[in-house]
Amino acid sequence: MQPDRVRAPNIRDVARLAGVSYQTVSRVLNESPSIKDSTKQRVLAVISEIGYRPNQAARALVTSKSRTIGVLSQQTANYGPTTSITAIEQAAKEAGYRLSITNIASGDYISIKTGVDYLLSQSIEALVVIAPQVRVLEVLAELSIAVPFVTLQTTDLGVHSMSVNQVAGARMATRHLIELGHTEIMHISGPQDWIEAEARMQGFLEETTEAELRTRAPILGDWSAHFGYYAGLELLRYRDFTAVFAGNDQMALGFMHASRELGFSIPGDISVVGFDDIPEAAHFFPPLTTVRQNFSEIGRRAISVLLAELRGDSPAGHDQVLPELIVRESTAPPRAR
Amino acid sequence: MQPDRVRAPNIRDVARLAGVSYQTVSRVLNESPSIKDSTKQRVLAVISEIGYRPNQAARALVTSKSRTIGVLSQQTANYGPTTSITAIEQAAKEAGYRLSITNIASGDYISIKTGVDYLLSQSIEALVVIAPQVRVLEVLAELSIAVPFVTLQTTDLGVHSMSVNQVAGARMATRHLIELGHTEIMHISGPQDWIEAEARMQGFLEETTEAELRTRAPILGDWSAHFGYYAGLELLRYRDFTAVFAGNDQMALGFMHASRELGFSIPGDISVVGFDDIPEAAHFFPPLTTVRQNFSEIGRRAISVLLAELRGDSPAGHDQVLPELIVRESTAPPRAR
DNA sequence: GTACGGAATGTGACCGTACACATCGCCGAT
DNA sequence: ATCGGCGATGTGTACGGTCACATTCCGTAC
Repeated sequence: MQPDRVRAPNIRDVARLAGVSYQTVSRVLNESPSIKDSTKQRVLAVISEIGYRPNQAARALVTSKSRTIGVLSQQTANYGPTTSITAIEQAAKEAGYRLSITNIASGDYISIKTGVDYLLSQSIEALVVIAPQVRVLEVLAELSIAVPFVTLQTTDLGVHSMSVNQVAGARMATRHLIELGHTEIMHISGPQDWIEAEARMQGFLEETTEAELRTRAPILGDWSAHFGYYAGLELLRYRDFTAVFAGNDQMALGFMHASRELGFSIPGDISVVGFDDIPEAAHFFPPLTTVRQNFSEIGRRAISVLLAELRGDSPAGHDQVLPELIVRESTAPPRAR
Repeated sequence: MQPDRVRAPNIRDVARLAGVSYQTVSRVLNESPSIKDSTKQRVLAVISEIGYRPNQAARALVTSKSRTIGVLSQQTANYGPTTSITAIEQAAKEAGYRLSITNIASGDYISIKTGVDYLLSQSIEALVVIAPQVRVLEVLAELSIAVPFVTLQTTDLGVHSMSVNQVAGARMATRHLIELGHTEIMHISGPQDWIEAEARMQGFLEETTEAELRTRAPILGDWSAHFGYYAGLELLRYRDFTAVFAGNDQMALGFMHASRELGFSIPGDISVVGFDDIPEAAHFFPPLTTVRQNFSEIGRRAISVLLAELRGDSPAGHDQVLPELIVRESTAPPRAR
């Protein structure tokens, strides 16, 4: 009954078969310079022959390095976070790190704390927080985490953060509408406790204030196309505005849907600007003017900051990527009345 | 210079502070029944006081259980895989497992093998393959993996697989068009080496053949809205069809964009059906008739199969979820000529 | 008063690797 | 001929847990 549960080959098995000591095998694995080439080849031959794989757990135990970067995210299913995560994974893998991703459903204290605890218990070496929610940052500050971490999609904080300058993006979008001649601009915002939503709203307000336009209270949505649709149906009953700046492309899409249904043309009656530039936005009806964010770039930079810190260099705090206004056909000057 | 690199507390530190042996602490951690309640409370108090976390690497080493499920995926940024992964993560976490996700960029042999090797070297206990590509399955079969695994979005194979019945979905979509009276139906397929694309194409061909319609060669796209758009521009130069069945919602969107640009109305001139029912599809112009797949359900079932297998039960092979046809406004009977 | 048994707790070994520190063999300089 | 020095390789130990087994404690039955 011995050969029942076959143990995976370990480093000593390799050593025995190659006729060397286990330490020599270890040196081959870690690419130590002082190994005779013939020995190295022999060891490598045995390794591939018996299909030996170093046990990561044992390695992690002795080095106390897990070579894992934790990712705490929320709303992972969205285009932005997903794109960033993909880039992060790529960059991490290239540097020999793997990712441990945990996705929190809601932004309440317990969820966040549980998520962070969970990641920390996997002895992650660094942490990336795709923290759209304000509260996540508070919890993070409170937990006083021992590993280097970087937050994405954050405007500022006393730690490393990496983001698209949302305020600037929102200002671009708003200014574009103002320059077209719009004076009554509605803003459909994301949920109030989302940092991005707040920043975009701030950019909108700054720009409208600077242009001395009447300040209108933005309405608070949930990022979904459905919300945009229902908000549109509601708002268009009064239609005391000629342009809409939506907090993201999905809400813009929903809004445009509602407009069509009520017989308003875009951009004839109402101009619409979105945010994100999801790949579909160019094919909406009409193609959507929006603000492009380079989510991949954000992800890559986050990892490069973390890697630098793990190596010992500790570069500057906040880094921002500038978004870009993409003008398409959903915006035009207001119709002369 | 000792207190420089502070070691994380270990199980013996806890034991010392609680005045018990390390084994007692271990029992508390593993919820062994034979622990006096007062002792247990004392140990737990120390644990939370000094912020002790069990070292997963050490635990994994001795139990040779990593409590990790590997996920091999491709094109992670898409709506479908992402949704499934989110559900998988949730289900796995509830069962005390974590995920190790690796994303392969392309479907060539090397990429796949590297990806699998990478996961296997992390001593995963099970593997979920979100394997849209045909070749992935071949590689998988060849590697003769030692851990239980399940493939998603696969039509069949001699192993566990879990999928939406793509063929049935494609037939539903096609039948819907036929029942409306269309006889000239174009299919814009996904890339040929994608299992899903193949299955949808097969469903399309089966249904058209059964209805004794003229067989038209589908055109092969890349799933993107951009492709749908350019394909539309090209196809509409001839316009020898009255309906289009697109392999996914994005391509349908792009196609509709091209139609509008060329002055064709949908569904007046051409009916369009998509596949997936992404959340935005209901707000396209016009709202898109499509086939809804329950990606979350697929993910959950995959995990439940794997967990059953890890427990020792080994249930049946292939499990399928039926998709659902969602009729919206992009389809109508062909215009009488 | 002693023997017995189960509940509660302690002890030793081991998992697979990396690191620090020997050890070995060989060549060239003295 | 001896020795230093260096390249190549081997030996002991630690990492932080779990498991099998041993031990202690205490109440109860005879």
